[in-house]
Amino acid sequence: MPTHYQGTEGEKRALDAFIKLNRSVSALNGQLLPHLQREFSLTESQLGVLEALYHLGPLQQGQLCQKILRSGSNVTTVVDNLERGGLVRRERDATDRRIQIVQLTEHGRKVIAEALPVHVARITALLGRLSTDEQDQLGRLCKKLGSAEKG
Amino acid sequence: MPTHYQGTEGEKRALDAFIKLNRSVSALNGQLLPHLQREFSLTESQLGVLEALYHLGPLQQGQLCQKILRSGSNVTTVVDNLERGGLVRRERDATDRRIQIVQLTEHGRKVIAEALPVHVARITALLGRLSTDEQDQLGRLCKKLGSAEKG
DNA sequence: CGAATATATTTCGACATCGAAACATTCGAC
DNA sequence: GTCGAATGTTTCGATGTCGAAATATATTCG
Repeated sequence: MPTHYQGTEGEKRALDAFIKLNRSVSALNGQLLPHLQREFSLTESQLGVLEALYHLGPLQQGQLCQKILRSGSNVTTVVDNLERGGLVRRERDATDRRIQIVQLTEHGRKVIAEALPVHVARITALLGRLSTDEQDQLGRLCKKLGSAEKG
Repeated sequence: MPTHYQGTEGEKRALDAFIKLNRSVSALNGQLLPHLQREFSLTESQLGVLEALYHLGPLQQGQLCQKILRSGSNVTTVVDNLERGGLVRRERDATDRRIQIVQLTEHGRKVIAEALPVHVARITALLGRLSTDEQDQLGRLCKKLGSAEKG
């Protein structure tokens, strides 16, 4: 997978790492998400929302935005779809009626409780291509890289 | 950014690396793609297509699928949009009329020739948070991780 | 040749995603 | 208390993304 880009050494090195980083994520998701869809009819975003609610309890939509790192309009859409499927419920905050509080339904709780261990086991299996040291190393590098100070 | 997941040590380690990997890609793209959109009116996929055509010359849509790692129906959509914007042109292969050959227009060539160096410079700047050794290390780990043998 | 099969692309329906604009509600200043 | 700014959410329009089904063309084999 050559880079094709004629640039400085520094650019070639950075671009090479960047491409491999992106491809690794694509490859992992390509092996995870179809399972999630077929077995639990869940998308990645839906899993993210359910997981946040499962571990943190009812949340405002704005809080969900921060948790899953998506825009407000996107959270509206994802929660719409989850609500239609009966996995979550929306409720207006009594004291501040601008706020929508989202919480799991019983069905939603059952689904995420069942899906999560399976999903995590699959992730663990895929990450098993790296040694434990390498996994730690990768986490460290990604964390350093992702700490956005604005560019 | 705690993991919240109660699992084995191996699961916690894998999940932690996985989450940081995903977030780093989100963070980088979050700093790259808005620029690309504002300055050149290009999406990530459009850039991928234009770059492939720029470096490899005219390609069949099926070949584009492999280059940008997306489904056939997606490539149809992305090429539709590029064609509508006058950046690429489609042409039926003369000997096998099932095949669509996609190539840059003069305008498309100008746009990608201008956008690519700017984009690469930005990537290089962002990757500069890591030393050159760390960039190589990251590339190596991601490559190993992404080498999908089917899961 | 002609039918079955294979290959390349498009269409369709669903979901994700963003930013901008609209809307609803609350808060702050006067 | 009311009006304007701030905050939380939704709507809208555009693009991306997938898989399944449809379509178009080519190939193979009897």
